[in-house]
Amino acid sequence: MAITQHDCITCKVRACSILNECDKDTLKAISKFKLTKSLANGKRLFTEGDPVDGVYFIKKGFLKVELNGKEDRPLILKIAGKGNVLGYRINSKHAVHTCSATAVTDVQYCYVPYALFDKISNKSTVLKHQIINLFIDELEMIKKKALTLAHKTVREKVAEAILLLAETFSCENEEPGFQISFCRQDIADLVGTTKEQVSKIIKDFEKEGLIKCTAKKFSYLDLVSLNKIAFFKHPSI
Amino acid sequence: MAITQHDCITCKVRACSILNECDKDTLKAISKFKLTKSLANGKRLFTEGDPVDGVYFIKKGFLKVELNGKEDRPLILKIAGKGNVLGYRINSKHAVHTCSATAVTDVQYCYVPYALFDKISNKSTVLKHQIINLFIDELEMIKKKALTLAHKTVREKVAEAILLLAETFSCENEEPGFQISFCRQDIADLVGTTKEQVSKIIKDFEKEGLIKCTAKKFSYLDLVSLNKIAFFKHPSI
DNA sequence: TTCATAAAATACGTTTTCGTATTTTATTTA
DNA sequence: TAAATAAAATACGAAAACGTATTTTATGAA
Repeated sequence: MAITQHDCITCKVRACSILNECDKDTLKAISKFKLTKSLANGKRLFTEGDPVDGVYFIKKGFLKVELNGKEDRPLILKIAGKGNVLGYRINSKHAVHTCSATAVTDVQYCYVPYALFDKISNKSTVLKHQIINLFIDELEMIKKKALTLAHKTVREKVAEAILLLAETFSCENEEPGFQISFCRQDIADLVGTTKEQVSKIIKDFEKEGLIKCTAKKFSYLDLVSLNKIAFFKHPSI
Repeated sequence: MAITQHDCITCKVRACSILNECDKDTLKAISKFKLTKSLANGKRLFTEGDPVDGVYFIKKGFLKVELNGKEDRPLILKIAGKGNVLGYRINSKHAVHTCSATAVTDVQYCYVPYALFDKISNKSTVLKHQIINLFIDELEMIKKKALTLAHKTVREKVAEAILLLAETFSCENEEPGFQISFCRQDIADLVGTTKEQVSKIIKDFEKEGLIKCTAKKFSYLDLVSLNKIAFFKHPSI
């Protein structure tokens, strides 16, 4: 599946990734060893339980990163897109993936086998720190997620999810409005509810004039009101 | 509040802490700078938002580690006890506590100011790795927690909580049965529900013969059945 | 464009969870 | 030990969330 090789130094996506801070030697080393690959919509990049074999730098498209546990129902932890890194690990305690990543659009990414990436990051203090910071960010993110899951109503969680989707999918083009590559079930898996609830609440929001949408196309969001619903228990006024 | 100084090398609690793997020089350095302190039941060790000022090694007693967010309702993430470490940090991105720790019994602990601990851990690769591993463990723990909060029923979550409480509080003495230092509200904050629900479900379990308890004293647990309820959707047989 | 298929919307009865109010039981203090 | 206070148990109506069934709309293949 290898496509043409590109150079990290001139990579348009580098600026929004952890490689932004790295020196040229590190970038050269990564350029040398990385493989440019693609993944079709719906395909798995890796699955919970798989050995961590390498680092993935997402260049284009989106993936849902989800937790499965034993059950059939997934919980989507985050949406990875341009500039995000997946499959990073700090040490051998991370030998195995603890979540799965599935493409929700066609995806382009660069891949560095872990044995090589490890050597490179061991030589670059900056890169090592960036990876540790990814962990810290992930920990904070999931703490907030846990709090949301524990205490918010489904309505509040759906409002929060819509705001996340807007943030994620509206940066692609400059037009007002955006198109999500998430179905209702995906949104449900993001907030821990059912697709019927998501449908119902999205329609409620429409009736209240807070959003305008048909299925996956959103043409208007009342960001202020949605934020109030998602993040403040007692809406002032 | 400083009590008599003790030595890490002879410390009875060391074996169940991250200091178990450390060399003598590291232990000597910590012994030299640590302060032995105590904290009364109900008091805060630190609060979400406080600057991280030092590392806490719990020697005796228990604390609830909780997340608050903006709201009044806390979410208890874990119970810290003998051998656990709190307030560790990897780098300056961790300048601020992201949870609070409150004693649920009288607590004894050792304290090392962060400036000193940082110097010591920078000299000890082993200690540094142990701290990173604490992070990895914390991340895994909270991922499981998120999944639980998202998908399990209150009944399943209370069963899980009782198993956690048993594990936490029954190691103290060898007798059958155990006494929890958690009130119904604490259990509710552990699973994201209300104290009334916890009371009701605990009574249900009693009626079903799965547990025997009065308020905080548990004299019998049917571990097999509770595990089935907590961890398996479709009870086999 | 039309048909087939999948996704979304919708309605509605059932179940779960919540929250208030009250009683009972523990625990603490005088 | 008794009284005062806090915690737990209990009951129950209200609200939220779920899940099934059906209709409508969107999407993709022929």
